[in-house]
Amino acid sequence: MADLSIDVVAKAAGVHRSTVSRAFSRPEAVKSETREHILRVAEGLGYTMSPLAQALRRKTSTFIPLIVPDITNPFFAELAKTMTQAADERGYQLLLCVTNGDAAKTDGYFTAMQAMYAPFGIVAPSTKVDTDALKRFDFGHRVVVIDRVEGDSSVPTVTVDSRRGIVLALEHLRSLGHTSIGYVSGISGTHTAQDRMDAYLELSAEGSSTPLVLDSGSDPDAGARAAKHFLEMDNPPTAIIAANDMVAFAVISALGQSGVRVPEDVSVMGFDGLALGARFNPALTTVRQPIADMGNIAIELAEKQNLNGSVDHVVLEPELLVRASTSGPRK
Amino acid sequence: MADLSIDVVAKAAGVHRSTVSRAFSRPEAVKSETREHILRVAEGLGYTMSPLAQALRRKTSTFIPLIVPDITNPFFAELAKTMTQAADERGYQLLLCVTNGDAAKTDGYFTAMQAMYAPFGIVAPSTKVDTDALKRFDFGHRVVVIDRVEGDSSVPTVTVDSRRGIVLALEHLRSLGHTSIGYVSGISGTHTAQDRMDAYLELSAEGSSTPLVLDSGSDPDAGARAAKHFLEMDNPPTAIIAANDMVAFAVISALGQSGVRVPEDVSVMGFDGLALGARFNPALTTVRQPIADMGNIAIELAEKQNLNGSVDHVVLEPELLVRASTSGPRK
DNA sequence: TCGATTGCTGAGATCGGTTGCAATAACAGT
DNA sequence: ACTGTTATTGCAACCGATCTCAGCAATCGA
Repeated sequence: MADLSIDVVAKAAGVHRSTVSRAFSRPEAVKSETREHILRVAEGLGYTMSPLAQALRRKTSTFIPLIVPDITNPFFAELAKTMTQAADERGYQLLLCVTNGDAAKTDGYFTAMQAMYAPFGIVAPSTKVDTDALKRFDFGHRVVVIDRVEGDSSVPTVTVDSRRGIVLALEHLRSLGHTSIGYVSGISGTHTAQDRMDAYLELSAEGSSTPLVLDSGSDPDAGARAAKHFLEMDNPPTAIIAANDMVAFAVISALGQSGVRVPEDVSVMGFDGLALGARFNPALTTVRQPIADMGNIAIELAEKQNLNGSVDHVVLEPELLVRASTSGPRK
Repeated sequence: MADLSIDVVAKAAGVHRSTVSRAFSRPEAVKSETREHILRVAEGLGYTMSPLAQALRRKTSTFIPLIVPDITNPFFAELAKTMTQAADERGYQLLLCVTNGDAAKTDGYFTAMQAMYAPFGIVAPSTKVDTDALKRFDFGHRVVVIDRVEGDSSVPTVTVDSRRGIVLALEHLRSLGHTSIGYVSGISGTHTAQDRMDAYLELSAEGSSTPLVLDSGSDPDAGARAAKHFLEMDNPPTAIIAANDMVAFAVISALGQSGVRVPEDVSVMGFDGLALGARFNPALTTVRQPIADMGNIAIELAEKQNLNGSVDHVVLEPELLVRASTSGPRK
């Protein structure tokens, strides 16, 4: 049971270790009876190849790092979940790396990923991706980013159409009769967040209602501040769009603390479509991002790029998810 | 920039590769000037040692797997977060492995961890830990479990005193004037969950109130079912203890959907102390588990065991966290 | 001054695989 | 029967470190 090396198997099967190696990694290169015999012997011994040794020699591994800023944020958690699945369906092993927003740590993961011969990596940023940081590593082009990347289309990306999402949210609220719709940005820093905000500003103006940003901070307290701001207004909006579900939760919670009811007193929408939203009080109306698809596509893009060098930028469609946190405005 | 091996550095520094190796791994074994020179050269070249090669040769690595059933569950997410921190403070690299409750996958991670020469691993189970499964691997004793392990004290564990937690919850509710207190088990399967339930049953009876289990399922819908059950009762309890925060969320959400207010109509408590609870509506009163401590201690235990073979079982104290979801019973 | 320590560095085997190349076997065509 | 392929397998170098053993110089005690 201890110390199963390829040589042990080779001896047991009466062949050379290179044959054993081939039996596993290049099955067509070894006579089928031999191969089956070897596999049987290996099986009997409970042998598995050392991914370490393999990676070392091949100079490529199946470890693929997923770099996220904060696993505590359900968006990234859900992403991680679906990507783990997607990864090992394709024979990869996902290495979840959390940076806690520490750029230095991101760098560390990059070098680690290089050292581990990762074929590529996936980055879900919390801050605008620094192109130079990516370039600094010679695998710079083997990273897929789940966000836009400013002024550089050489790295593949997969994103959700932020503007479209905001359109959906606005349409929903307007169809409910809302004309005064506020926005709270909450987490900022990514291009995606920026895009949502910009879309809100622009579309809001087009819709002839004046944009009203309740808070544009990027810390966990943004929701509370937005609520405070809301309460102090003479003429508060009848609906609020939050930049993401977590912020929406915080807003609703803070509002509730002051006796403001959702959706009776004010409608609140999120953006993300977290599973958690269905279990919030009230269940959150939101714009759903196809998180599972994002994971799958990210891996596909990476593979494709590895294969033929193509760099794609996939933009996914968001979807409206109406639950209980929105209703017609109070008369 | 490409292909930095130890030999390259050695040549550049004009020494043998074994000296370079020592300069990094056993600094005291090389003359300080030589060492500094080597380090400087390495630095200049941007060289880092290959963790793969190191692990292969040393037969021990710094990869430490944290095996969790579901990263989407904030409890595990928070655990993962603090453990990542704890891990790399000590020079380890945490490998987050999610099983999605698939036992086969757990086995897979075990063999992987063996193959990667992980010095030890941490398991946060979703089901009662199968001692045999642990034993099947010869590193069975180098796993720390974040749950009790039935009938086998040979594997180190770190847990929170479930009974004490339930006592805190019960005391809190009783001091508020509640006499009829229900329980919803929600996620079951772990010994910890079992312990909480048992404690509730026992202590509830002692307190002369009849135990009232609203639901004992283990799926995500337990909360909804419990709420339904609650609504159908002629004489519903005035307070509910949920086995964990997530279930509490679900209960409150489902209750809210039917117009039942928390805490006005019924008080609800959780168990976990998730950060999320503070942003729930209403902010959740709960029994806090010292998640960060659990992470740190788990690693400490593992290291200690690796060192001197000691097997410890640490039981941590939970703490009452009063927020807004509990109040006196409705008259 | 000389043998014995001690300190530092180099050689080379080794960890567990992979892979280009050579060798042998098997098979086909003539 | 003989030569040219083609299918299989063995050989041995190599991936990037670690580590034991040896060699050599400097230091020490007598």
